[in-house]
Amino acid sequence: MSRPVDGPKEQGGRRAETRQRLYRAAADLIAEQGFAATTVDAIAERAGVAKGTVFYNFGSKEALFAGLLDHGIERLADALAEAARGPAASPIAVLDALMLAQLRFFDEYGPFARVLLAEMWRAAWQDAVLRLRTSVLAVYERVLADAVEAGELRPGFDTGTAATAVFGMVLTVAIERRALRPDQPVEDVHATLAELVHRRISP
Amino acid sequence: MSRPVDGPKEQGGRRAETRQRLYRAAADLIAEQGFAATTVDAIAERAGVAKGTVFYNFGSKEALFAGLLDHGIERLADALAEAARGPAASPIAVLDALMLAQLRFFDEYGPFARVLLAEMWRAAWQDAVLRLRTSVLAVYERVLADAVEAGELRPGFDTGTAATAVFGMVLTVAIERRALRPDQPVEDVHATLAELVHRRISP
DNA sequence: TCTTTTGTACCGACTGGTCAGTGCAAAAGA
DNA sequence: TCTTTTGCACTGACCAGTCGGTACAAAAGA
Repeated sequence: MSRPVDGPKEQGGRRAETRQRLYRAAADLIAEQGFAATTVDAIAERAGVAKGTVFYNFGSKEALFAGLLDHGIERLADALAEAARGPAASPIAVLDALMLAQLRFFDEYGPFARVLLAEMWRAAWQDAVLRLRTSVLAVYERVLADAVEAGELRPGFDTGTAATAVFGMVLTVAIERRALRPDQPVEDVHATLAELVHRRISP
Repeated sequence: MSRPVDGPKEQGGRRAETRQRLYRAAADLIAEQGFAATTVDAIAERAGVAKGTVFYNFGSKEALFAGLLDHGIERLADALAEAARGPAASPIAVLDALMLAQLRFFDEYGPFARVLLAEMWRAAWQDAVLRLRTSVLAVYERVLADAVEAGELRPGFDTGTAATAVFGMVLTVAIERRALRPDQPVEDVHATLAELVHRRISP
């Protein structure tokens, strides 16, 4: 009778596992077809779950998707924050580490990368986008500001635009690599990007 | 009776104008809602055209969209090719000019930029993506190869990955600027990107 | 201990609405 | 005349969301 329709809570329970399965199925299908073209029936089937279960757990197709975005963004933010915490010689070295971490994250969760790229600018998911800006792009922006502070970039450098630029660059390349060059090591791609943004010319 | 359903041909005719209107309407709506969520009725209404006219001209919703992608990619390729033709001191200066041209193009055709970003990796539009790679990314790749040739980049530098990286970077930033900072001059954004990719530190 | 109740999670047939595409006769260019 | 566009009714497939019901475990009687 009382349909829960609440946000994610516990980690190991039965519901939590069902939700994980639904997230994965939804990410896979939406990456291929887009949100609107992906049916709830298809998501349920891929997750090995009845259609009703989707609505029992999330209340609506939109809510499922919003949950998926939040979930992915949180994990990405964690991955970047951890990379930023590591030891580094300079802000630019931290920037390097961030790009590698983002590349690895999207390499592992490729479908999510595509979903993010495709839906990022839709007005419907403003909340998620805001979270992306405050929890992911902010990490890039901070390290760029540090670089300005350290004299590695000109004072007055637009760290906000640059943060978006780097994030978008890595996102695009990560997707392209998975789609077109799956055999190329992530480290090679990272080396190219690192060289692009700060000309670390290694022989 | 005999529905034409052919590709774009002439430029100034009556049909051509109808198609232009449909392209613009479709780009606007699909940028906001995505392909699947945008109805043919809505496109026709926004274009100020009867629904039947859409099918008379394009045969199907998918064909209309494919035409839109082709049309936009062709114009983008032209814009970049022209920018690459201009006088330039060095390959890196040409790269600069390309980024500015891309930025300006997407600034003018913002909805198309979003459509491209969102649908670029969908398997359904493989043809268009291929055309993007051979006619747009190739321009970037060529100038990067020239830079390697000129000793401005290390021999063995992965120009293919770098081309995608720069293209994706500019695309992302162009969309972000239109959505979040419409007042910021395109030239400022370009300066930031230029500084990012080749550290032209101007005071 | 055995029975009954309660709450949670899930199931899947069904419904009401939506939408791509059709058919056609008439009007408007050119 | 021949092409293009209009207006509009129609269809058939598809799909989000609903709802009555099942399964099961844990708690509450008795």
